[in-house]
Amino acid sequence: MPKETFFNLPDEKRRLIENTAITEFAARGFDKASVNTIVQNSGIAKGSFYQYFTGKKDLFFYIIMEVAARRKLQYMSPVLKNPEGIDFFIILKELFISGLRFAAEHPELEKLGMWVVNNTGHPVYNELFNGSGHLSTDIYRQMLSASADRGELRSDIDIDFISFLFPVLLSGTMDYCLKNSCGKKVDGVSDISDEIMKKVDLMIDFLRDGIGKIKMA
Amino acid sequence: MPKETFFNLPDEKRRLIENTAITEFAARGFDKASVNTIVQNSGIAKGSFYQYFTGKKDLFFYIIMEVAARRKLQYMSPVLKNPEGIDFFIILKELFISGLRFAAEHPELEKLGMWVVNNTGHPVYNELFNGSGHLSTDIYRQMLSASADRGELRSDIDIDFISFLFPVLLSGTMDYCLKNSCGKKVDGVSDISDEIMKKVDLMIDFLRDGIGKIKMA
DNA sequence: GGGTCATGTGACCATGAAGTCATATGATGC
DNA sequence: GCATCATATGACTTCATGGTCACATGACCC
Repeated sequence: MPKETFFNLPDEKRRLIENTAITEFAARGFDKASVNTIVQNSGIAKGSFYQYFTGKKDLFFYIIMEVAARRKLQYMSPVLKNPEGIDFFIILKELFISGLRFAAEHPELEKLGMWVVNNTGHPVYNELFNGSGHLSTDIYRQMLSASADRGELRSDIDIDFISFLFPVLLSGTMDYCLKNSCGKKVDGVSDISDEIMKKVDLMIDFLRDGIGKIKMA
Repeated sequence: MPKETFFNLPDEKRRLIENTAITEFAARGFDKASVNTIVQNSGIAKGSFYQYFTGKKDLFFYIIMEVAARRKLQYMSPVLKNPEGIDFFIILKELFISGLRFAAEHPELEKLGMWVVNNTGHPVYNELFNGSGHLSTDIYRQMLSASADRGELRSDIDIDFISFLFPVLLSGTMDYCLKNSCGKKVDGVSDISDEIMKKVDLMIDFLRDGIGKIKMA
């Protein structure tokens, strides 16, 4: 956690530091991110940095846990906050769209998140999610189990295996959409284009016909 | 390319350097891999290293292009070398199994490969595959097109999108299998266990029912 | 004005990186 | 025995890093 001096800073300065840090961490990952660069681009002295944070890791954790999480929460649709009893594929679609919206509006935070999930095994990752293991997989497993209980899924699917595959598939599709720049910004607020909605439906279709009940021909 | 002095080295010494490099690059990636460490663990002097290679990148490229590719080729089943006219899902299964066999027997080379695909955008990646873009996606696109022409697939799938998803799915399943240590070694030669074959079939099923023709109920 | 104390500062330090170079070694030809 | 020349060596340079510290600044109180 940052020291009190950091939170005493005027909002503008604090946010400048946060944003500079996000840019740097997103661009270069934790290891290669340079405190010197952050310090320079924030217009603060090196010494000040260590008045605010105990070190690079301190800042990184703060950015990930506080800033990123806080901003991402705003993108959760209501259906995600109360997912009980709602069709699995609808939840999935919402999950996906909110993810894409977030990625389109905060590409740097998205990149940061990608760094984290791509660096399981990094000492910093283990310290971040101390012992909590694979959090996202657990969520999917629960969702899948509930859905299976409601009879929405084929009876023979391997929940453990499929729940592992889920985040992989989601982030893959996300990549595809971002690389083809399906999300565009209008008036500073990102808009989910028709094109991107088509991709999402496509992917859900792909999934459903894969693990949903067998359909009539 | 390494200099001639390197190829003049006795086989044993040359291989020691190669293996040491593979270990180091696999463990720490390109940037964090240390020439000093490689040099120490190979038992050669720093100066000798620069007699053999023009620099760290030179060695890395050599390892990726020559050593890794050469060793991986041995794992390609015959069906992969002449894939024309063979059922798409059979090819896919072969592709997958050979990948798993390779990963089980050469975990370090596998890790190295993973580093490469996870570091698209790294200067070194772009230099490696200079302008050639996404090679694997292209292969899948061809396979999918051919299969679609043969009528093995649903008519409404988005080939571009699905071919992008393929390597993602494959490597995801690979991860799952490796994390659950489905591949075990017997007498130094790895064996594809029944358990792992079940996972492979599961995944192919998942795919086929997703993008294959609609089945009767 | 003077004292106090949180905050700001950048030269500085230790470390480890990639890469260099003057020198040493040893095999070969004569 | 000696000269030559490819190869081997590790102390060295240069550079960037994360982190420290003695000192400067300035707001506030008496």
